[in-house]
Amino acid sequence: MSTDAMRRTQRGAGTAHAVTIEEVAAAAGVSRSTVSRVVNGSTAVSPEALESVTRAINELNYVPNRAARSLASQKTHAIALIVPEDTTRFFGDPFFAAIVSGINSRLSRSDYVLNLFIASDDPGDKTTSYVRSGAVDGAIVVSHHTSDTFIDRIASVVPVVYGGRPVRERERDYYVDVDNVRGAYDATVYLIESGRRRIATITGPRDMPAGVDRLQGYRDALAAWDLDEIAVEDGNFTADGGADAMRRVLATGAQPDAVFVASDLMARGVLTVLTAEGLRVPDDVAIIGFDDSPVATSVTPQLTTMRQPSFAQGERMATVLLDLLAGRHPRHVTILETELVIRESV
Amino acid sequence: MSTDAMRRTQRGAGTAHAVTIEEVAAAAGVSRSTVSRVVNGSTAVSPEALESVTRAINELNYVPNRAARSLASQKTHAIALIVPEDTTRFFGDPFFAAIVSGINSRLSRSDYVLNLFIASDDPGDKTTSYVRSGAVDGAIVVSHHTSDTFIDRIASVVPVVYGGRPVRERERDYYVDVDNVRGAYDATVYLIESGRRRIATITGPRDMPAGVDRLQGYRDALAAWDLDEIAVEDGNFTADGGADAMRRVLATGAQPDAVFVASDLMARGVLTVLTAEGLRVPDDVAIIGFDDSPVATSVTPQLTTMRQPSFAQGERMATVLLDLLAGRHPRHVTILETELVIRESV
DNA sequence: CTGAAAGCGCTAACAT
DNA sequence: ATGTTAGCGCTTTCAG
Repeated sequence: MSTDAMRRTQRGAGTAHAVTIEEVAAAAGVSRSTVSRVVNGSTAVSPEALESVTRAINELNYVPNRAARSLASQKTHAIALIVPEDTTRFFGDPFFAAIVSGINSRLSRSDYVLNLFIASDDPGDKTTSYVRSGAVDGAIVVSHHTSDTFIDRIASVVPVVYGGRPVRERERDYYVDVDNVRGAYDATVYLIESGRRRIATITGPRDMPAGVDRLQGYRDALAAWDLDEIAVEDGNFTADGGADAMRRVLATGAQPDAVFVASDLMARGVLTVLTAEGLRVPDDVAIIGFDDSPVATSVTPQLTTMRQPSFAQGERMATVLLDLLAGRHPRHVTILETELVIRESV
Repeated sequence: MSTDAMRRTQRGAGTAHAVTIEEVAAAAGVSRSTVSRVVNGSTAVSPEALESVTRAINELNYVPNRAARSLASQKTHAIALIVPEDTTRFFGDPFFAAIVSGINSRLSRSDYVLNLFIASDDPGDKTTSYVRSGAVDGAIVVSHHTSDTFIDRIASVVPVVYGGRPVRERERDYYVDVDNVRGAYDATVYLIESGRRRIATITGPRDMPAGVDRLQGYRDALAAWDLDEIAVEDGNFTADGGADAMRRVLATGAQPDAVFVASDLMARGVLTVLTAEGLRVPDDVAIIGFDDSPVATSVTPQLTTMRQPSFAQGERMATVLLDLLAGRHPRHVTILETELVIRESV
């Protein structure tokens, strides 16, 4: 280690003067340009230069300044994950955990970093101005509601990839979705084939495509078998909302023998209510969920559910965005398949 | 809206040329400096200038470029939250949700943004170089383990506030902790006063101060009452870990009549095991948890637990860091009190 | 293969 | 109160 580097190391917290490219250049006996080439992996550098620059970088502990770099190059190597929900919702639903893991997994093989915005706790609309200030190269938006108009102002500035069909789908939109209609259809059919005829559903919010599409699948299945809708209630994609919705269903006197619940989290709430009412699952009422998130196996009886590949969806969204940023031309729409997971609740 | 602004609005996604301070200055008929003053809220601007600049900004939809701004000012107005855990752990424990909410709550009243790093899924050590590249003005570190040495390299570059006593505490460290020793002591005493004498404990990881301190409190209480340690097992602060630990306790033949579990999440696992073994809670074995997180009320019986103010801890950490960044001199150490919450498990 | 030079968009003295 | 002037640290032509 050079004396320079040693002196630097000895300084106190937060005081360290950051090493600049200029100092590295001086130490290596080359110009700024050459250092820059090395840092950015250009091939047009002689082995000797590469060697001395690399050594200087290590000795001085050089890390390029991000602000300077993105000002000059007009790229930030950062992408935003925008979740228009509040913190409670975000942390309460394992779906988001899987999405974030998937995105991280893809990003860790790139030189991009992820900036997370839980945007509903955001009074001043910091998220929008952050993105519009050029702080990220692109954005991923999940859990998009009809009312989330700020997304449009983001999409006019950087490329956006949506998780799930956007609320107002346009030709040029990029998104990665699960085949919700099909999944809900199959789930409902499974209930029917198990002999149930009085099938209710607890839906997600109707201002979200996932809520709408899963309801559609349920309806298609009932129609195909010529069955009536016993009850349809919105459970808001939360456990408590699911419980409330189930209470409403019961209050109507509908007496379902099965319920298709559009998320596992809501199904947990449903289960609680049913059990409290003395109804046995699946004997009296069968339940099928949607997600196959960890909650599916954390309840008793364990949930039969329609698995959606959320981790893969996260990975795929990241891949599409990275392709876009690299100037490639990914497909606009990717639809992932769901899969029935049979456990104990049907 | 000016024709300029209209033209801009009509451009396609990701194509929009960003408005610069120069264009705003031209439109407002003033110099860059004046626009900068207005943007930064300087008082030294005439009412007329303020008015015309403000209008120009709105018309052109100007948002200052973050990279340029931080390059010039040497501040980023961003802080990092660094969590040396993996994604599963991060999303699985409601403690983090509360911490993040608290931080966000404080930050939303400032002009800082939060960058979250779930640092254990980070092979290339991007977190460290991100911070060292000058991307943030300061950092908050929670869930610090003995092995997390990369934190030192971060703390040498920006001010750091720790959530919980740092693993190797130094005079100059700033941190916000809960009185874990006291909380654990009181919890254990509550068990003793309820008539239990064979008290086991499920601990957090011993490489984390919270794990160590809560064990200490348990031991202090037993010592004060001259009671023996029936069993001490590490539950790793997870539900599954807690379950495994409880199985180990039972396997020793210890036959506890109570167990102090160092987190609610672990207590859930403990409860599952006890119930599966046909042991009644609290009749056969009493359980007291730690946290008072949402899981405490989501299990049956609901957990008696030692509440720790995690949201407040998050807020406080943010406040301390903001004070530091503003050049103020906050206290180095803040200790928050815990509170016994009596429910059904003791 | 390498260096010189011109910015990227903004802030912050310094003048006026 | 406002404008002028230097940079902030880096990338990127452009020459050579």
